[in-house]
Parts: sequence; structure tokens; C-alpha cells
Amino acid sequence: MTGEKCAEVIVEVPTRQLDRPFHYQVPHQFQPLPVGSRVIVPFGARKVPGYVVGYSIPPAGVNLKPVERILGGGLNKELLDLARWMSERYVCTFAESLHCVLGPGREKKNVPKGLYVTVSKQELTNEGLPLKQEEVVAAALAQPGMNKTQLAKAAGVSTSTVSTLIKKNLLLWATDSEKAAASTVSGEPPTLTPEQQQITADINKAIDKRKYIAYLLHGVTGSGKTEVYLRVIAKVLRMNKQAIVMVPEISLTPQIVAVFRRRFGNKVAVLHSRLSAGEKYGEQQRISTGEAQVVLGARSAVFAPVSRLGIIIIDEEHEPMYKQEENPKYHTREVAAYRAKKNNALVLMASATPALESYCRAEPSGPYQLLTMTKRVKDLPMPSVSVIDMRSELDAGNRSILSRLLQEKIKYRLEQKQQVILFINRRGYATFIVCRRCGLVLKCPHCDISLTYHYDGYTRCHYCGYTRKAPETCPSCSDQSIGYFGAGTQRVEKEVRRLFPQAGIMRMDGDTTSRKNAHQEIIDAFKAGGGDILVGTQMIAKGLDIPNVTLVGVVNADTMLYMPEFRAAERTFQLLTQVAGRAGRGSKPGETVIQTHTPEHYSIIYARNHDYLNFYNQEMQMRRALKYPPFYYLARVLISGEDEEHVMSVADGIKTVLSNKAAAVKGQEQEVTVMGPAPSGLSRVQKRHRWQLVLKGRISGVVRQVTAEAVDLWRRNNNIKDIRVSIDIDPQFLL
DNA sequence: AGCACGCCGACT
DNA sequence: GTCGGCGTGCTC
Repeated sequence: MTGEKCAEVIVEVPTRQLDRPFHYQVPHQFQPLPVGSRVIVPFGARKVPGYVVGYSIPPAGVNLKPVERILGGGLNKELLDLARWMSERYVCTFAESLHCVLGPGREKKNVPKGLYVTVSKQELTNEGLPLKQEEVVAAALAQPGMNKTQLAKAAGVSTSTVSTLIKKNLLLWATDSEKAAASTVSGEPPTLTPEQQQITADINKAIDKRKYIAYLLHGVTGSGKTEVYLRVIAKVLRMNKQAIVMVPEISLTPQIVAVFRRRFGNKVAVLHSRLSAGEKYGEQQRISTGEAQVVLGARSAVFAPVSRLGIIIIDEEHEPMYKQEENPKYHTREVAAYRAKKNNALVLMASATPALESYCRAEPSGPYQLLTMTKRVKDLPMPSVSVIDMRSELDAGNRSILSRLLQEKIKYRLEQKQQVILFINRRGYATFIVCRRCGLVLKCPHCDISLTYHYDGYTRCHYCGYTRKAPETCPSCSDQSIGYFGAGTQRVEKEVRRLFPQAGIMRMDGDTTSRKNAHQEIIDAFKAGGGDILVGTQMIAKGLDIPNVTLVGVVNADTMLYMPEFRAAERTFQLLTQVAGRAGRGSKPGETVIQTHTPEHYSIIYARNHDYLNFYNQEMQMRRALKYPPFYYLARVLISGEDEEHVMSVADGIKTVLSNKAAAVKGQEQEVTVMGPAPSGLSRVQKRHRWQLVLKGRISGVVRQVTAEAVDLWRRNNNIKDIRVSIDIDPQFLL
């Protein structure tokens, strides 16, 4: 027994102290047990799940226990290495990254089956079905996924009528994903524009070379990026390789899935967070056997177990959704690049408004290749955008949230029986202080970040801790019109009802979409004419393609602009550009109205002009001057606990260790500075006080290493309960 | 993180 | 004399 190699197992217990391999014997009936397998092992007095990560000779003097049993589904070598790399890169435990790569639970379960109509409405009318059967089909269309008895009851017929339809193959008894996979390829692909043709040709040439390359495709809204994806995927499939297509969760709608299924039929697998464990298992199976060659999914699809990776496409690559906010706090772009390099595959990132990080990497000397599409398909003009100065509205005596112009335009659309979308952004903590008279926004004198109002009557900078009492008059013009902003969707809804009592108004925000599928239901209902005006947050900016919407109003562009975040201007520009690109996609021309207190702000001016490049240049100057990404790399250490005194003292303790580690770094280029502690933007979450430290430096690896080593050292010397310390490398938000 | 072992107070 | 409080220490 001694000297024999035993399985190294990482147990799935979320503690740093246990984040190392434990050795286990492998009983004969389980051999060979490949690296990457999921197992259940006895651990202390209990049984825990774990992962086999290797084989080695166990240290002397330990009493080895045998592996208890094997679980279905495991990781291949590539994904195991990826998990190992992720735990380094994002400073999390190996168990956490393994869990993330493999996804939660993979045990096979019974997937519910239901009845689905297999043919289109068109074909049905040609068929000329008997009346009773017609009713069954109508009922099955209205409520897919019922069983025989339910469907018969819904249609008011006997079950034998239903059985007849199943025999005729007009109804299919299948699971939801089987039904989806049964869809067939149809329709002629559209003709490419010269730009699409050029870019497709370039990428196809690169695919032939079978070497890693990362492309950034900057294409204006409506330039037809999806068609480019479809063409290059077709090329990848011809080379007998697989493709992963990532879209932000919110735009993973049935429509986009349908586009891919029409082109690639049952070769498409769809992965997203709403799949049940069983459905997910099924799709993973289809992917790893190679039956599914195109994987379409949200963030976690980047871990799809493809074995012949050809390309990873990241649509709307600037979306913050691509950064996971829990451990491992990975960014999809980086994981995609890692996998593509290992597989000699391509990465194609695309956006109308690329993240600054990405665009600067696509400069001639950078690691990305830039591709550009400047024209919209069918030579459609860029939509017109008007910017309203809300200060002059106030001067003119209009105290409504809606400007006179926007009210007028809404009235006109209502008369024309066209639809309107009103957009009010209120994500997270959005309160800021602005003078309604002169437009001054209170900012931190050290950080150029807007001060946030706290309940105790003080304003604070969440970055450096600067604090001052909230002023009663404007420090600039002494006017008393100083006020807090943060009108939410409900207030807008109320105002719209007051102004347009005859209009049908729908609201879509976090409150109305908490239920499963509510998001899509509201959009479908609105699309079907269930309302004249849709008031909503963020979520309506994406994936909306409603031909009858000819007016989009951004009620207050400033709520996002003056968030206490260094990316506020970038986020505002991206959002306004995306919104503006969405109005009037049908035959009727559309327009956008943006309301703001600071129309002279560059992010608003450049969004109005659809001018990414000038925005990019100006914002880059700002970032350079203020030492922010992409010039500097950040790491955030968040300390949280119920006792604020305790949290603060822990924060001070960690700061000392961090500063010592940072001071030990040699060379000016490698310098790391430690800022804080300051209360985090969300200073109290679920009764826990949150304080943070932010590290900044020119070299990504040095910032990460200083953070990881210092926190690790601190943890070893301090065993403090009730306090959580979490590390975020390259944080998206500093709230 | 769990879960056992362990060493002191109020109960049948 | 036993049940049970939660302090500390280990888990292949």
C-alpha cells in the first residue's frame, strides 16, 4: 500500500484552510478513475463531494480512506487546467473555481416532457385539419408543454383526438430542449453588405490558419454583426470545429435563439441560468459528445465542454454582465482568451461601444485585431437624437420630470397609434446632489467622483473617504434649488399617468420582473399592442426590436452619469448610444430624446453624434490623468461585518499589511498604491457594514500578487470570525 | 465550514 | 449520576 500513487482530491468545502488536495485510495471497481472526475469522499465524520485533480504518493503517516462513489460528469484536462489558472488569476479557492467551471450539480434527473406543435401556422392552414384537431393545435400553441389530459381538457376534446395528432407527427411528445433541437434549418441567408463581406473574409482567412487570434469588431448599431457571426460559425463548422457564442443574459431571448436554430438547426445547444439541472446536463452531454457544435449562452457558457474549440464570440462585449460578481470573480473576455489560446482558436468580441479596455488593446501595437463596420444595413440612416437641457425647462417653469418637447412628441405618437419607450435608469444606489439652477454636481475634490448623500446629513466620497456636511445652498451660485436626484420608474409612471390619462402604460423594472419569464411576457405583451407607453429600467435597453416603437425617451441621463464610479461616463455613453440605436428599427423612422441637466457633458454630446472615437479619446485622457483603467489596474479588498468598529479595525490591519507588501515592490513601473479604507458605496448590505481598500498599479500581475499575498498573510495571522474579507481583481464597480 | 470531542452547570 | 451548553481542533 505504501509508495503507491493515490488520488488527490479537492473537497468542496468553501474554506481556505481546506483548499489543498487530500489523498484517497481508489477501490478496484472504480479504476481507472480519470483526473477531473467528480467523487464523493469520506471527510472527517461526513461525506463531501470533491474533484480528482491528480495522482501522487501520499505523505507518510496518514490513514488513507477510500473514495466512496463516483458522480456523473467530470472535467476534461483543459477545463481542469482552466480552473487551476482561474483560482490564481482571481484569487479564489480551487474548489470555488472547479465548482464554477463544472457548474452546479450534474446528476441526471427526469426532465418533464410535454406536447409541442411541430409545424408552422402556414403549413397548418394548408393541411386543412378537422375542426376538433384544429382546436387542439390552437390550445397547444397557446400553452406549449402540456400533457395529453391537460391538452385534451384545454381544447375540450377527448384524449384520442390528441393521440391522432401525435400519430400524424403534428404534435411532438418531448422535453423542451428536444423539441427545440428538432427545429429545422430554413430560409436563405441574406446578402452581405460590402463591409460584412470584407470582415467575414478576413476572419475566415484567420480560421484557416488554426492559430489563436483575438478580434475586436467595432460595428455601429444596426450594422449586422449577427450575420457576420453566423457566417464565420458556418466556416468553423466546415472545419469540423465547434463555436461558442456568448450574449448578455438579458438579450438571450427566444428570438436570438431562433435566429441560430434557423441557421444551424439541431447543431445548436443553449445554456443559460434558467435551465434545470437535468436540462443543463442534457445540453452538456450534447456538447461534449460533439453532437452540438454551436453553443449559445450567457456568461457561464464560456465553460462549455467543447472538445474541438474553433471560435468564441462575445456579443456586446462591453456589458458588465460578463464579469462575475461572486467567486471566482472572472471576466469572460479573459477566460475566452485563455481557452482560445490553448486550443489555437479565435476570439471575436463585438460591440457598437467597446469597453475602453478592449478598444485600447485593439490599437495597432495591441494584442487585439481591430475590425470596423461603419454603415448600417440597407443604408439606414443613424436615428436622430435630441438632447433637452432640463435647466431651461426649470427656467421656463416646467417642474415636471418630462420636458415639454418629450411630452409633445409622446402626444404625437399616441395620436399616430405608435408606441413609446421611456427609459429611467436607477440601478443600485443612484442618489446624487445637483443644483437645479446652475447644473453643478457636488464632487469629491480628490477623486473627481460625485459625492453621495447619506442619511445622516453628510456627503461622502466612496473612494477616498472624504466627508463634508451636505450644503443647503449651492456652493457655486448660492441658489436654494439644490436637490437630490434619483427619480425611479414608479415616479415616472405616476407622472406619465397624470399627463396622459388615456394611454395604456406598462412598467418594467426589477419589481415587475421578479417572476420567472416575466421579462419576456411584458415585452411580448407590449409588442402585441398591450400598451402605448412602456416605462422601464436598463433591461428594456437590450434586445428590444419592436417595429412600432418610434420614440425612445431617456428621462434622466444624469442618474448614471453622476454615479460614484470612474466608469460612469463610459456607461452613460454606452447606454445612450445603444438606446439611440434601437429606436425605429422598422419601416417608420425613429427618434430618441435625451433629457439631462448637463447637455454639455462629452458623453452626451458624443452619444448624440454617434461618435465613439471622439468619446474614446476624451475618456482615455481622463483615465490617464486620474490613473484609472485601462492605464492602471485595480484590485479591491472588501471587508464586511455586522460590527462597524470591528470592520474598521480589520480594514486598518489589512491596510498595514498591504502597504508593507506594496512598499517591498521594487521599480517605479511596478509601483502599487493602496487607497482607503473608505466605506464602500453600498455601505451597509443586509446588516453588514462594508469598508474597502483599493489597490492601483501599472502592472496587472504585481497588483494581483501584492493583494493576494498580503491578504493571505493577514488571514494566517488573524483568525477573526464574523468578518468577511473578499478580493476582487479588476473590479467593474467600486460600490 | 461542519462535526466531534471535551469539560463544566441544572435536571430526572 | 446524566443531558447539554458551545470553546477548540481536525478533516487524506
